[in-house]
Amino acid sequence: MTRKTNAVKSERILDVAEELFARHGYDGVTMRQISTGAKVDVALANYHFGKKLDVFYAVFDRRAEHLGSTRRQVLQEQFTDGEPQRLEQVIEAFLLPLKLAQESGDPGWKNYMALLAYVMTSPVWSREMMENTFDKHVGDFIAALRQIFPTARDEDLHWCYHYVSGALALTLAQTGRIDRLSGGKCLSSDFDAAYDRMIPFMAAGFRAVCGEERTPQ
Amino acid sequence: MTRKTNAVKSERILDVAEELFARHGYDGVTMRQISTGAKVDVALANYHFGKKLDVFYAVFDRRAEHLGSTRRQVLQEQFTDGEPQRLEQVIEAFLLPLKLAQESGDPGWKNYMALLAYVMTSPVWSREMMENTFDKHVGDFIAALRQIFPTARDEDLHWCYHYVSGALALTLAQTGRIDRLSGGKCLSSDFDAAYDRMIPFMAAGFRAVCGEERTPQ
DNA sequence: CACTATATTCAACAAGCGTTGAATATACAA
DNA sequence: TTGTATATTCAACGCTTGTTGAATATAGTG
Repeated sequence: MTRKTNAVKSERILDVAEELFARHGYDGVTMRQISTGAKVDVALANYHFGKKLDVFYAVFDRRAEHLGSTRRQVLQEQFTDGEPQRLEQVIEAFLLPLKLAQESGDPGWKNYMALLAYVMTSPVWSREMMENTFDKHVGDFIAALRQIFPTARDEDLHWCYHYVSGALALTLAQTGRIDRLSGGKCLSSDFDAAYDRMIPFMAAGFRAVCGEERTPQ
Repeated sequence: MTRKTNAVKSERILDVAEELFARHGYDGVTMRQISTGAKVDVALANYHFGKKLDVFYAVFDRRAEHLGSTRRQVLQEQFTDGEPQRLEQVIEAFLLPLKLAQESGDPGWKNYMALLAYVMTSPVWSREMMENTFDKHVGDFIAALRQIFPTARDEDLHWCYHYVSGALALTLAQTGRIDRLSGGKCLSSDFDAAYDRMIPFMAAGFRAVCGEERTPQ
């Protein structure tokens, strides 16, 4: 029971922090906003996680591991036969874990993805937080692309990945801008629409830039 | 002379604020950091621009107008004959003002572009600051794309623009991540490399998603 | 029950925050 | 020169920030 109550309150703190950090950034959130939202005393977050920065890390790490392991799993399943798949499949494998998390029913994932976008696009946090977490999986992804485009230059491959990454980040951020620009015909919250179109779009982009494609036998 | 001294100090405040806001976001910067960096008293920024939020607006507006007018100009030049151009030309026209500003020699533009990326990817600022400035030009851009893809669905057009916008935002942010991932073969600071590849990449993406292309006569 | 470890709240601290009114410096006009 | 408007600094205000040590509550163990 003690662990249960503990878990409830400390996770509630992380939930609230996740939502606030995703929307307002690290400096735009106070410990008191977090504790008020979680309906606990302001000192409790410090007790459980340490300093404010550690709360931020705890929020980031909580779901990063899950996302990383499913991403690893999906990539592994794709390449069990040791042969590269079609380009579309590789891109889909890269996006799938995010889509699955989105469909999991846990509304916290939506906030986490906005947080991820915030970290990815920040010059300060990108270095500090991506380096030891998501950057590893990117290496696998690039390696898979390299099998598909054996003659491509490294620069082309990385810049193309950069475009995928940027488009993805803006999608995850859910700024609501596309809702406005499209007059409501597109919705930031509609991850399916964004993902489904991304695959053919990015695949065509890669083919236009990265040269000859090795077709799977 | 009085106007000159005035201009020097108040613009120095904006320069420093621009750099700091771009890197740390609105809440990550204090008035004292700005005034210290600009080597003026902390009260001077308030005197010239008002409250902290007004300093932020002043920084954003200072270069927004210039960027908007050149973007309008480039688009106008492209369509003087009333006929749509090739897809690549439209995309290039969209990116050109940023490339030109980058090449202008004013190092402040580099900071401004990171600030733009920060605003674009923030759920809070995107609405407040893009709506009355850059969103207008996007309408022109979409209209040009519409001429090229007469049968495309609005949703496809807007999602494709969304991908361009995201890739662009991550480029402008200059997070340094691609430097790391590529082992130094790509540089965040190398806008030319990013822009040049973006044009064929995005053009191919549009063609893959937006259906039949109307060829210019 | 008593004992202990954990969880939570309470109260308060020093430091930093944005902002302001008054004082001073500077530049220009007459 | 004197007068005046602008520019800049000075000093301080009330408020909020993150953090902490002590006090209290809660739960598990014997």
